[in-house]
Amino acid sequence: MTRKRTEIKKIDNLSARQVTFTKRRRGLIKKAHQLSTLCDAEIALIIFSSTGKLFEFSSSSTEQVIERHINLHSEKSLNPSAQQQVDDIPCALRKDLSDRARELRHLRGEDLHELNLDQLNQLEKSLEAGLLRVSETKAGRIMNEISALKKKGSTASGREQAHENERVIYILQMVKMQEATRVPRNNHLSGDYDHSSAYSSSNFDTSLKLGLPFPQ
Amino acid sequence: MTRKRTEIKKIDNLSARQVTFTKRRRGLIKKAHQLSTLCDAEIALIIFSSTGKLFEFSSSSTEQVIERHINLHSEKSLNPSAQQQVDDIPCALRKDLSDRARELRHLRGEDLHELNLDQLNQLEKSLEAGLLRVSETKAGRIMNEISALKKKGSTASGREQAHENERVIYILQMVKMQEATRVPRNNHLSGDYDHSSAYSSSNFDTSLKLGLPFPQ
DNA sequence: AACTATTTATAAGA
DNA sequence: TTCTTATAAATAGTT
Repeated sequence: MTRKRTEIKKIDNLSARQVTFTKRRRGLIKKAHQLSTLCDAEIALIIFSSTGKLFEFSSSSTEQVIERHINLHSEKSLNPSAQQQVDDIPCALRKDLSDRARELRHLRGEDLHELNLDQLNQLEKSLEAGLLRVSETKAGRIMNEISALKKKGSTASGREQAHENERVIYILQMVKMQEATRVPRNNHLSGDYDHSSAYSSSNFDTSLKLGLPFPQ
Repeated sequence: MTRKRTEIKKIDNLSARQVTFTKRRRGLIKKAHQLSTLCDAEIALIIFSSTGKLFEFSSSSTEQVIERHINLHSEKSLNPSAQQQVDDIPCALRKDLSDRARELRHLRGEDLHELNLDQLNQLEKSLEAGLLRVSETKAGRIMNEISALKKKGSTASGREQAHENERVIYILQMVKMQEATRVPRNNHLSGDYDHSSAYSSSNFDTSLKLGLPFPQ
């Protein structure tokens, strides 16, 4: 922030980055200390350099602040019976629990104000990846059901066929739901799942392929 | 740090302390963000005001950084030790923990074979709802940034404008990311979020509306 | 919540 | 690295 206005993005040059890291780390810790003193705040600041080295500042003790932080979060959204027992739980486990609760809330789109823009982007990507896998699995499941029905349908007869028909109706509903829901997703996913397009619902006409008596 | 040199000791006057807390807290979080970005550091900053209110910043997630910190310090590495202790944990809580873990796995698209078709459908809906909220929040955030810039941009001049320009570039990058990611979603969601389409990225040309010197 | 006079932080250069 | 210095950024006191 001097000689030239600094753009806030990763510094490419390694040594420049190290120098800046040292200077700003000191500045940040100084500021944290000042804030805690001036305003009687309890602060923990944990910094891992890109090389993995730890720097920290805390007004009291980092562990104490962490504990307080964890307690605050974990008391949200436990089921009632678990709530009573929460004091007996080891710290580590309690943290585990609150971690998961928080992640779940974010994945449901709750408490998004806790996240900055970058984190929102990450979350969005994660959701899209999950959604793609689920859609894909669903499609695959439906395909399997259809294959099974097709095979069975040709051998089954009489009373059995009636049961099968109901099953078929169910599957058809699912297929319909799948078609209604599905959105084009042809991009930005790491190769692993690219074959999903093979299931693209528009590519198969269920009733025809099944050769069923009621093409609805 | 202005008008008069500030002595670093607790501010006696309550309202002055609160004002300073707000100002410096913002400054501190900003600096923490800058350091994490510029130097690719992983940072968690936890602040409890004297009234007990929590403020935090983290480059990734506070929990993640805390976990890393704990692992480094004590051998209380979470999952290993949590694993050992798991037998001592009351049944209800253990169930809570595993339920959440399972739900998380499913939301990530893992272990979907455990689910039947109905459950897959539910999961898919849940993911889509979450995704929509996230996208919406992201869009809203970006819109706010743009409004702020627009407002500021119209009054700012000369040197100030130069600062704004870089901020604008950041926002434009986000908008671009948003556009790249966004997929048409015009259906099947319970009214609450239908206004999201108002943010539809194709509907606004940022550079034009901002009236900036460089419509890049 | 805005403004501005200063102090503080710091990027670049030595 | 450390020191220096020009300038950007933060902010205390004020309105």
